[in-house]
Amino acid sequence: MTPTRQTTLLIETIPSPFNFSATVKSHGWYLLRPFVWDETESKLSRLQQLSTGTVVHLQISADDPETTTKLEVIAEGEPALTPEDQAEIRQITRRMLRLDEDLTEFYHHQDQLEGWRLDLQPGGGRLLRCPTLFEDVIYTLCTTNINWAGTVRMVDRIVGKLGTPFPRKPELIAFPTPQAIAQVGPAFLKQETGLGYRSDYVWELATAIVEGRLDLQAMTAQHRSTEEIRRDLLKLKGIGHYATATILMLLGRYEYLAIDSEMRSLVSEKYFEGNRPTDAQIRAIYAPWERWQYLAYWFDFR
DNA sequence: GTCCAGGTCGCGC
DNA sequence: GCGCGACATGGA
Repeated sequence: MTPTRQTTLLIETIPSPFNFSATVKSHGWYLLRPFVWDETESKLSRLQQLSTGTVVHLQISADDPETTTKLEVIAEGEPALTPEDQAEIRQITRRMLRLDEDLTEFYHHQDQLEGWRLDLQPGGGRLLRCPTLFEDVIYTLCTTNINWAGTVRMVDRIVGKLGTPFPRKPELIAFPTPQAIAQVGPAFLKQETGLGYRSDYVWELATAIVEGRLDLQAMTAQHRSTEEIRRDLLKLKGIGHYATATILMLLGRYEYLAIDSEMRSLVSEKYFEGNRPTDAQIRAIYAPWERWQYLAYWFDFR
């Protein structure tokens, strides 16, 4: 058996200011498997299968969890990591923490709006993402028509039943590939993961990717307009208006609100004296934020 | 047992 | 476009 090899990568090109801890805990994703957050050590870890199939355990930490100027990624895997593996790990880390997203216009927008106080720490506003959009979309599907405990349970089982284990520590499991999900079929998903009627949607998504009918990267490419991407997302089974807006947020496009029961409840209490607002009334509240509406809502209640 | 959860689909209008 | 019932699952 080959020994595991450990590689340490330093990431020094990061936004300023940057808040590692606030970014990780910005929304619920860090509580979903295979993410693990160590609060006392301020360390984010995750088993990850790279595009070559190599499985690595990643541990990300900061020089300072709140006033972060430097990140360290300890990557453990076998066989030893190639330069390409290391480049992919850097890319994954940058995607998860949105290190290449420019929020200066959002911060400026806040300064120019009267009467708004968002709960935004210096370096805040970056919402954690998965290493790949595929995982983000599956997570999102697992938040529809279910409470948070149900989301945690479904993701836990998807990973536990279908993910790729770490050879030396099989209790660590990476998020499954589209192939792994497509292979087992919707009946297995329904029986073993508790996805319920979502099983068909998750299986269809994975199968379309495996068969080359769906290319999430191409579909959401930078040069495409938000409107084009939105129309394509809405065509996916199981992805409606809420999920589309959530996925657009994950892509760094904040002009649509993900209106769900949680938002209705929060907005109702804060702006409508407990009365249920219409969707149009909710949109009107955040309309002044233009292309930053999702972030404005999110940090209106944190 | 009933209701509902950080919704969406397919139908009929 | 809008309103409506159905849809799996598990917890309150």
